[in-house]
Amino acid sequence: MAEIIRIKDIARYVGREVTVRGWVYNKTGKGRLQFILLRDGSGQAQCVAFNKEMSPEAFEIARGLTQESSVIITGEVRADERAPGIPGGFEIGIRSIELLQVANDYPITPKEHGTEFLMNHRHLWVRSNRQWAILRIRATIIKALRDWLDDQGFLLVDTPIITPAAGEETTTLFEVDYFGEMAYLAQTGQLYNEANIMAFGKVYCFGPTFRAEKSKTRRHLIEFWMLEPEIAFCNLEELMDIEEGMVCYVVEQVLEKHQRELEIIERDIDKLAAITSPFARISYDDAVARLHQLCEEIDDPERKAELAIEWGEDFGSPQETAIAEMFDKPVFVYHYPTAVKAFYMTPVAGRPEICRSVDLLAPEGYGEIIGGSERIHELELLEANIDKMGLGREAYQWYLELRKFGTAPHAGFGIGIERTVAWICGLNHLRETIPYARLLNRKYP
RNA sequence: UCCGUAGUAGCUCAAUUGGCAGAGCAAUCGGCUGUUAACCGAUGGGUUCUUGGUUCAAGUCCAAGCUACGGAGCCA
Repeated sequence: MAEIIRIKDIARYVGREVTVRGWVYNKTGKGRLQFILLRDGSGQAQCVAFNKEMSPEAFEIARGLTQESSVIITGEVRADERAPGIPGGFEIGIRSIELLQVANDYPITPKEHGTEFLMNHRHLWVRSNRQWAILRIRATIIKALRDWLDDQGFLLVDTPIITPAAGEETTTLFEVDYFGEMAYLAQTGQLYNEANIMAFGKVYCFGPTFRAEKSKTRRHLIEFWMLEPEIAFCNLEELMDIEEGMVCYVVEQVLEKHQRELEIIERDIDKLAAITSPFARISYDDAVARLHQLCEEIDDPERKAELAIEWGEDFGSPQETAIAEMFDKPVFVYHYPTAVKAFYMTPVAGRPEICRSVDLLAPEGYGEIIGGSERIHELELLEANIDKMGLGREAYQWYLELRKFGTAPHAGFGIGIERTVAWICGLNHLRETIPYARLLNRKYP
């Protein structure tokens, strides 16, 4: 009985008989010679069926295979430059073949398809090379984020998904019937993180978040994954150091572990290799000034109108992209106007119209991937802000209590996983960064 | 929600001024000992998004609707 192997390890088995189990990714026939490209989840290997090396029955099975048919193949591994695959350069000379199922009319062919068709067949699309590569990189990004934080002394502390009240009350919430009472799906774990740092010092939560916002762009999902670190006794500058170190580590890990995947999705590696410390740090004031200057240099009136901004306004998508394009690495923009940010962000001493907030904008037009801030730790100020926003103190009772029992300055941020994946993979839409995207008009499959 | 574009074979698309519904790929059958989106030959395949209207005649023109895509707002 031959050893069952995974195709990613095929190089170690040259000259030996092995068994691989998987699905037919592609097949080309040359009469008495059949080339079957088999994928097993770990990689792809060309399996060659030659009628003189196997029984007539086995050869007929090989000849009748269709795309995505499932098989168990046994044969000898040999090195051959001509063999395609992942890793490629190795093939299996089929000795015997066990057919599990002939797949009929598999809808996704090796040719091009439209977005709607592919999204309707997402449960099959994930088998395709490109999606396989992206989702593997996604997994590494998540692991790298967590590894880095764990190594820096952060503790993973999970926060609830069903919550009694709004996190930020800025966007629309999904409502849940909680035994006759109204509850909501979480938009952020941040408020709970703020409680948890008082127990553990440095924490992060990682999970899905939900926004019932009717936004329909390449940068939005209804359900997306966010990783949110929170740190006690941390200021904005230290926060930026953490974000920068973390992002650099993630990019480094992807470059180290996924050369082949990046090749499959045709990502420009040089642009990723350039992502090293330090990142530029500019203030909102500075960013607005840069936009004003850019506007003056532009002749096209339409473009000019798109980029126009008054101090105090939040950046729209075009402005954000324009600022990011001024740099070839991610750029921090800090000290946003207090009015456009959340109620818990600390005002700047002496300039209460701006707050101790910072966004990290990814290069190449990918926009904001991280948003963070110093949190207000004074009870009176926080109460005043909650009243001003009309949020109602009752729902925030426990959150306010954190400012009564040993309050301390602290800061934190949230990194959007899908946006990070889109940037690192160079994708133009978030729908490919998550296995099953939830979009405004899509919850199937 | 607003603005723009599109909807024709399983998929990707074509169809001139309103005049017989087409191609490539996929599928099926046959051929081929080194294919890389193989190639060669043959075969089958249509509610032209829906409803209504104009016309001798509508894929094409008109009206309404549905769906998708792109962008904006909002945000990670």
